[in-house]
Amino acid sequence: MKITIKDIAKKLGVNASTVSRALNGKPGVSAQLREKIIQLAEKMGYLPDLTAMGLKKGQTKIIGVLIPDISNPFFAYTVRGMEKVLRPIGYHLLLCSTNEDPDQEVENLRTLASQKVEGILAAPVDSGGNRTIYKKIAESGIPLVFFDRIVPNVDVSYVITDNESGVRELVTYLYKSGHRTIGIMTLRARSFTGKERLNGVLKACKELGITVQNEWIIDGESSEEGGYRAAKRFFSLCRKPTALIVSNNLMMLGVMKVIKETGLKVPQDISLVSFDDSHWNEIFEPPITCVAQEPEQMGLIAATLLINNIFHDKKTSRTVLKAHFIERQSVAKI
Amino acid sequence: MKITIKDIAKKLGVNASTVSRALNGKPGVSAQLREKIIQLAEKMGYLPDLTAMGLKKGQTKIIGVLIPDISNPFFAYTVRGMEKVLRPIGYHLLLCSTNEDPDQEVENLRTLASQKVEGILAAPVDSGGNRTIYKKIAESGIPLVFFDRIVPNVDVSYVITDNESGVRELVTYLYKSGHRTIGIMTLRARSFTGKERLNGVLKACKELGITVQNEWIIDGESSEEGGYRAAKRFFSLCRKPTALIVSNNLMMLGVMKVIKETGLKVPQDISLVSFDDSHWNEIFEPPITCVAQEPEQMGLIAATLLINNIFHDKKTSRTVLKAHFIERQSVAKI
DNA sequence: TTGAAAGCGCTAACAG
DNA sequence: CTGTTAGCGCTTTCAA
Repeated sequence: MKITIKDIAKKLGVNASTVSRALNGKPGVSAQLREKIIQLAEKMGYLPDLTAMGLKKGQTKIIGVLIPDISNPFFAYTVRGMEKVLRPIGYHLLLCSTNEDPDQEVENLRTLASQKVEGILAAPVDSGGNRTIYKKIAESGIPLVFFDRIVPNVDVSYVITDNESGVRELVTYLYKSGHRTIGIMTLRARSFTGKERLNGVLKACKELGITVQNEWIIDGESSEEGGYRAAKRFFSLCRKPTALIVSNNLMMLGVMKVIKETGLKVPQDISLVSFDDSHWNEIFEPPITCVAQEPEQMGLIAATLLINNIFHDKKTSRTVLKAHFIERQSVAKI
Repeated sequence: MKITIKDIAKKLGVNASTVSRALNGKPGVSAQLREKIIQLAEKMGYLPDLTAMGLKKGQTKIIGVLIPDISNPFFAYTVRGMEKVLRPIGYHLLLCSTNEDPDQEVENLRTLASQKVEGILAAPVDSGGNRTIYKKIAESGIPLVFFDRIVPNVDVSYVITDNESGVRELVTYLYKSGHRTIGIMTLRARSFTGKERLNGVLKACKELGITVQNEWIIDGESSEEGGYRAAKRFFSLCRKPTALIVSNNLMMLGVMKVIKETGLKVPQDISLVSFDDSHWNEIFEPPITCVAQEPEQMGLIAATLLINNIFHDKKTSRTVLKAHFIERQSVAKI
């Protein structure tokens, strides 16, 4: 049994519009009547119907957030950053996870648009085929901001990490530690961040004269399981590099498991560094040297960008965050 | 500029209701006209307005999910389980995180109800004061299912883990390993799971004649930071038990950090077990013995329960999952 | 200060 | 097979 504005109007012998005004703090209701209305609404357990309000006013106070993987702590912290700016100004977050699946991405995006969200924060699935849907969203006038990843040629605001300079720090550090052969575990081949990180490593290695054999470039499929499988293959190679760069936190977890299983010693048997920090980087023995992103900061900025888009100009703005280097003990000095 | 059903009706010189029928696959439209309508809708980039549909039909195909902490992997996996049953039947998830804050909980619940979600899956904030709001929700006719935690005296379906038998396994294992003094790091004092786990430990210890001094019961505040602080205090105690039970995964992380910092050896200096498994339990040296819950399973069941509530009877059903014991190497045989 | 009426976009019952 | 009409719950003119 839902209570509507009419029910409470009838009970008080007034008109629905009066109730509406009273409840919304609009002028034009006597103080005492307003008080009575508010009291009764409270007592009857009235809850406004946002679908009706959304329909009438065309706004819902809801921001859609599209994340690829809810179980990756990175995105959890991003969301936390978003909440920090959005919640205080009365917005709610509608989280959708795509599980890196383009179909789910499209479906979620459609739902969000259909839901009349007032804006969308998206970390697009790294597959390439989603340009059209994002273009459509952008054209339909729904403010859109990308975070962590972008879709090339879609002209919206975004905030990402400087992947190339991040991996460059990693490579340089390995170089200075005496490493001249490096392997890299990559994200899924089509992934935006994956390409950036791989190319960054390759470029830096070339400049420094570091050898990266083809068989040392292994696909960890962005996931723990993929990282596990790739690490298995990698460690059974007969000619191995002295160091391995792992392109994200989840895959590092897979690598760690293989290392524990096989009894390998880090950094004696292999030096390890990763893109992304994580709890397990700190906990592992030895703790893992890495470049860390700042997910909460990223979420904060993304939300701010979106708010700007909603309230002010529609100019697109691009923010590139620096990853910062954290030295721990997973790299051998040669 | 949004496209409505009318726009496309006008363009084709037909009536809006015809367009509606065509788009929804309802009978009563000639095949060719339907085809034409669908084509045009596609071409014009028509997106149905769910707020309008929701208003008209009174249903939104949205399930609200309330989780206390999005950065806890436990809940991430729960959500994954929910998605597995809900997505295939056309439901979308509206995730809200309460951050263990009762105010945010109330606010989120109101929004969900106002949004006309068709059901709510909630892991209530462990504070006690939320009974009224949940009662209101339940009475308002919105199907509601609790998972992981419950609110006492609110009569709705739920799925939780058998905390008491879980900790009993832990205590028994410690006992068999020769431990006669045990400490416990508890969740926040008011928390449902926290109480259950603490009481379970105390009860089992009493039965077995294990000593638990008051100063060995330390509050880890459910979080990593809290666990860190509590562990600091604990390890500086002059009389310590031989084993410590940590009541959840996040606090264990804090404990691990203290152990790394202080150079303590597990299990030589202290034996460690935890409620909840986690990635870091496996990665730590030595790997941590624990009882593991099955979050994905829990999410699956919760969603199924909710679906039953929505479509069939309104009978409440209670499911209690067993935690399963995982032996690793963090406990010394004395 | 309050009421009456129109309408947001859509669907469903009823006509034709 | 297609059109007309009414109405979901709310806000917002316009009148009174």
